[in-house]
Amino acid sequence: MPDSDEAPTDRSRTATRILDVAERLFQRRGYNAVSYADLAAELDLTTAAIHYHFPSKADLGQAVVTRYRRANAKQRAAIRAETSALRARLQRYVELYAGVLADGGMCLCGVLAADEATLPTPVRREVRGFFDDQTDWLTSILAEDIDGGAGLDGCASPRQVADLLLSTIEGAMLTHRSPRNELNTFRASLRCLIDTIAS
Amino acid sequence: MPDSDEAPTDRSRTATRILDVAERLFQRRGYNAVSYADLAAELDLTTAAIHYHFPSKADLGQAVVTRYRRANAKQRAAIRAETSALRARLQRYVELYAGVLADGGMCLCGVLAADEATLPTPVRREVRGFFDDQTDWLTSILAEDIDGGAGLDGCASPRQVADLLLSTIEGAMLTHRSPRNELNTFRASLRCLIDTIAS
DNA sequence: GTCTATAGGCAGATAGAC
DNA sequence: GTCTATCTGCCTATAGAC
Repeated sequence: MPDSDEAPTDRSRTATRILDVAERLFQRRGYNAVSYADLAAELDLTTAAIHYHFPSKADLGQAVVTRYRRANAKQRAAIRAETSALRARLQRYVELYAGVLADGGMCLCGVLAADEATLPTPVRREVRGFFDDQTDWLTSILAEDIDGGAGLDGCASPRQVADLLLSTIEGAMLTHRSPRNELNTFRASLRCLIDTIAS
Repeated sequence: MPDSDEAPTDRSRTATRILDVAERLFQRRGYNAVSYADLAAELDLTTAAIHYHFPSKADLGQAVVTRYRRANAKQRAAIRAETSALRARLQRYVELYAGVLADGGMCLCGVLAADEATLPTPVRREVRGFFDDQTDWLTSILAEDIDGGAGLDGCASPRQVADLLLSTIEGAMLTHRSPRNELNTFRASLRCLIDTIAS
């Protein structure tokens, strides 16, 4: 399944700018604490202009997450293409998230998952889809490896190790955000786990 | 430091009921998606009555988290008193969170951490304090054990293992909530980790 | 302690001019 | 495509009667 041209989504310059700012704010404040007025202020537009591009907040939310999911898929494909050792792949994968954290953000789908109960249905579906993407990909990466997850006694399957990895990454981002710079603690936790999985 | 009577906080019957409902709703919707009107409806009160007990939402939020933190401290103390093996302690600790998840909720401080940027300062401080409580306690539990964390090659210190555990628990709750019942996946991820830490 | 009533602000959203 | 103007509804919070 080619990930590229399934849905063209050729966006206008303004629509793209809106998505950029919305993504950034969602990552920092969650879904409910971001308003059209916030976006308008940062973009030097009026709220009506944003409503023209994204009629409802649900439309905007869905567009942001869908684009995020697609960009993430490309990054994962690049990792798979450019590395072959499990350890190297996992390290580069973790750096995807470390980059977001270094920027003062949190995984978009991680924050949105916390707001799950209040999310419009299409947005919630995309968030769930993102998590499924991650566990599927990690599972196949682990299964490709000859002695995948050999270091974790209690885990029977690659999928269980994948679940564990994703949970730890999301949780480490959640608990290690900004005030003091805890980026190093985030990296240390994940290094610890990866060293055990791929030693 | 006795955890009991530092601050009396003898609450009226109504104040306690308000805290109960607020805690429950915060755990399901996050801080910003819970309103005085929501609470009033569930409690069969008016919003004015809630404002009498907790003048501002920041007051309410802080009271909820402070109480949560205190209850959690008691539970941890009980675990320490009633078990001695590292493995048994960690298992009971994880079950604290599994109980919340089984109830359809998420760790109160986990959800609130996602809203961190929009939290009133006193609430944010309590949330951070909760996480510090957990890593401090886990660190001491691990350090007490003779060969603590021996199964994790990459982790030099008990504190690093503690960070890893807390991250995994919070992340596993975040990514394994309700729609399908993923309580078993939550438990599997943590069992996997504990088996490696305390084998 | 709880109520009614209400203030003042901000939310998401729409109509219609340009 | 972007604007001004506006609607409706909900938010936190307060005043004052009971």
